[in-house]
Amino acid sequence: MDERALLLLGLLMAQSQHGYQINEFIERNLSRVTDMKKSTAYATLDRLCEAGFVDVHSEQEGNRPPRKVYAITTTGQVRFLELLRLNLSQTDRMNFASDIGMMFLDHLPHQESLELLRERLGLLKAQVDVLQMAPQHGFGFGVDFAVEHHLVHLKADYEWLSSVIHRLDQEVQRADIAVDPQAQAD
Amino acid sequence: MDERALLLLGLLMAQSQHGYQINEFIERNLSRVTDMKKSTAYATLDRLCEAGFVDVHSEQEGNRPPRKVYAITTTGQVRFLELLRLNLSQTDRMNFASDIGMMFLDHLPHQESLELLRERLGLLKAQVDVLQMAPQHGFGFGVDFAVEHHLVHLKADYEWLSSVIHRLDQEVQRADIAVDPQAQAD
DNA sequence: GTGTAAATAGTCAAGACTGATTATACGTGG
DNA sequence: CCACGTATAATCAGTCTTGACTATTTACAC
Repeated sequence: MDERALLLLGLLMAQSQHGYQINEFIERNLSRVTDMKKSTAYATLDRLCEAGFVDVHSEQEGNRPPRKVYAITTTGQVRFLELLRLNLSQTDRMNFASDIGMMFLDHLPHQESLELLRERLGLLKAQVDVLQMAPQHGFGFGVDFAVEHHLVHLKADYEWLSSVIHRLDQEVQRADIAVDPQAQAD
Repeated sequence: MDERALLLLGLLMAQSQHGYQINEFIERNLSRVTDMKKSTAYATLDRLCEAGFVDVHSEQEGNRPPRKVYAITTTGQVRFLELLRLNLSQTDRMNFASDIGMMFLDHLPHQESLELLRERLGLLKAQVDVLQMAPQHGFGFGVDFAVEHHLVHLKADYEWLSSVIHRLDQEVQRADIAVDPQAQAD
């Protein structure tokens, strides 16, 4: 994917780094921004090398195993700006796995669907809370935008799911009343 | 991915179908819910067969090329419910490609960033409009939830991006004033 | 001095996904 | 009757992604 390359080139714009360093940074600081795994990073760096956007050279420090140090090339810097412009001007494709499940809601008893969705709502709430607590670290001001962005979507999702649950709940109650009109009298 | 399997099993729950039929349905009616491509569907169906969740048999109609008809098995139905429960109780992982770009905003002149983001805002608006016009077709009531879900996120994204642009704009103006204090006097 | 946990630095086979391509049948305008 | 577009029905090579695995070094308690 292009955004993988953009991310790696961007990190190398700041300074040349070895693989472990890059992956550490991603794991520690960018887990909210990307889900790229270590092996993917290495593979993508390899591709960027082949394409001439990045240079590699081995370095050895003391007795440590030798490390590959990656540095962005001039062509790489041009490519970086190209990818950045593309990224900024394009919208995200938004596909939610959960929509697939929603399509088949009717295959479960409404009561059970409701329980499952409430479980999901709880998870969502937990995620919102974690993000809201998270300090604005501000490695560069753009990361904070990313966190804010994430939070906006989490909250929107939370609100929407709440409303879905509410509507389903009402439907269940209407159905109960239809089946057992005595319940209405209570 | 699990949601690919869930989708295919779900479609087969309604009726046995041949590959083309399935892919047609997905392309025509579910483009907002999934981005799964034809080849992926065929590959996933193969895997489901190997796992015993789906049966295949060839059928020939007239002179047409023979088609493979896929039918869900009893084990498949169990699996479907399993995947459905999982899907409903889990939250979506939300990673936005555009967050990568946001991180590197500072690598472009603010004016240019703003232009690019405004372009994106326009695309987003167009998507919102299309979805809002879209008729509630109601192949099963869950698809409408999915469309609603999508719309909620698009709108949230639109609002957020507007606010980002607004804040960046103010920053640019402050910077201009700092550079050229005469502008303030106007 | 030694067991062991964590940090360092990656590789690789296997699986998932897609764009491009193949091949036949059908309808229909000229 | 025949050329050509569209519908039908997939396959496959190539790319992307990742989980599992390998190996060494350092730190620190015991």
